[in-house]
Amino acid sequence: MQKDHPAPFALIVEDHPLVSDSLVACIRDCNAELQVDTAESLRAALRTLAQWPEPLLIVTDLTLTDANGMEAVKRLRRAAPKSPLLVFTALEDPLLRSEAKALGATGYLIKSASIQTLRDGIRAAIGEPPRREIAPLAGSKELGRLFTPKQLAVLDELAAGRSNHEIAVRMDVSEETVRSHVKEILGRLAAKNRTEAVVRYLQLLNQSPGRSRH
Amino acid sequence: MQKDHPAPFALIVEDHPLVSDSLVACIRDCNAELQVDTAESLRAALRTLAQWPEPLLIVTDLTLTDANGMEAVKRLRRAAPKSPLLVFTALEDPLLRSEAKALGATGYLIKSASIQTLRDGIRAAIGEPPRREIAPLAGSKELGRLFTPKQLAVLDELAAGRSNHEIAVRMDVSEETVRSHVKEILGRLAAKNRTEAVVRYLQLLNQSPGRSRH
DNA sequence: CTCGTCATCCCCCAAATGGGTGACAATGAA
DNA sequence: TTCATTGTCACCCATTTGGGGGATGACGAG
Repeated sequence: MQKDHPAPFALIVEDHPLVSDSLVACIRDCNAELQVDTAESLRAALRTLAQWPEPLLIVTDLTLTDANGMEAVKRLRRAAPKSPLLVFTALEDPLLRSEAKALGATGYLIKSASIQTLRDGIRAAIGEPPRREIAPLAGSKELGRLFTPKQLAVLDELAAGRSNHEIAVRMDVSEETVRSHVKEILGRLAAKNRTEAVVRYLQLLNQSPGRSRH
Repeated sequence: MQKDHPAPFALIVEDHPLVSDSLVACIRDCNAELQVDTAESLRAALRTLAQWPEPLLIVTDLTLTDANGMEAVKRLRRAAPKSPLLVFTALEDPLLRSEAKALGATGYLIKSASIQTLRDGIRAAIGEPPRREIAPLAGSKELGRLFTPKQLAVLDELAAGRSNHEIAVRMDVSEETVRSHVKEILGRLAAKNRTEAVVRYLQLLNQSPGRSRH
């Protein structure tokens, strides 16, 4: 896995291979040019950083075999001060979130969030405009023109049958925000309720393949 | 309530989409014929099992939004006593392992294990089962067995995005009747609201033989 | 700089929805 | 004849949703 040269790369610190694999795929989806390195422990990660100190992105779990909680954030921040650092954890505690932010984390992603949301978070961290996701949408300029990126994210959540509150938690915004996105979506689709909106959305999706949904 | 399930399938109970997706892939690698259903909560899983009580494999996390620890194992065991039940968790505690085994879990897989190990565990759990013939299951034929005629009518109305009141007028019954049909439909589709029900219904409709429900 | 869009959040309030429980008649199978 | 299913309705109650206002800051195109 050790590559020869300091090509643009991302580093994943995560001791669950299954999760790690998915993250690799997720990051590749966001930027195909990024090489992705994985470390199964903080120690391994620090060793990698000693050699190539400036990845374009670091994603770390909070519960590692050799580091618990913010320990990993602190050490990684020190080892790679300039790299965007994403915390990726199952723990939804807002306190942890703010603590991580205070320690210099670029973002705080929740494992139970939708893959769409994760991708948004990753893109935001590496400075890839979220709009970029319209590119893979090549088939459907329609959707890209009809909706803003956030609205598309909300649409995906709606299509999963989630309530406003669930969506709010997953996207890490207030329920009010979700409500206003939904209102706007209903208007743009000329639907009088979310079910109708989802049906229309799915029809649009099927007219133009290229979007995957969980 | 006892209906025969549409096809050999596996059920994943896991609230992290990323992990869930990986497990789906993992199980597919082990047996391509298995359809894989996912549930994001114990509650959703139980509803699925109420409908299709005998999956060929169940894989469950231990930390779910609506069930912690062995709770999920107990309930799933009771709901599907005959299905192999794998616990898939980040917690390596040997005590938990033996407790799970005592409660009837077939295996205990650790998230930090290699993907190869996970596959082995899954393969062991489903053994090499006497390959049952795979019912091709035309989606619409299945629907006829899953729902009563009235329920199918209501489903079509739901898929049009109509409210209970509108449906009541169109079907010339009271709104209360529509409500009870909808309740029954939600139960049978393991959906927690009409939008989710419609999405599943549309999936069943578009289901071509051999396609997956995931 | 100004204007528009976007995303975020707030309020109020009426309607719709979902869950639980229960009832009653018709039908058909055991 | 029993029993299960289906379809029909009812009531209660909590939560969700949708529609109507509005406010703020950020950001980009003119």
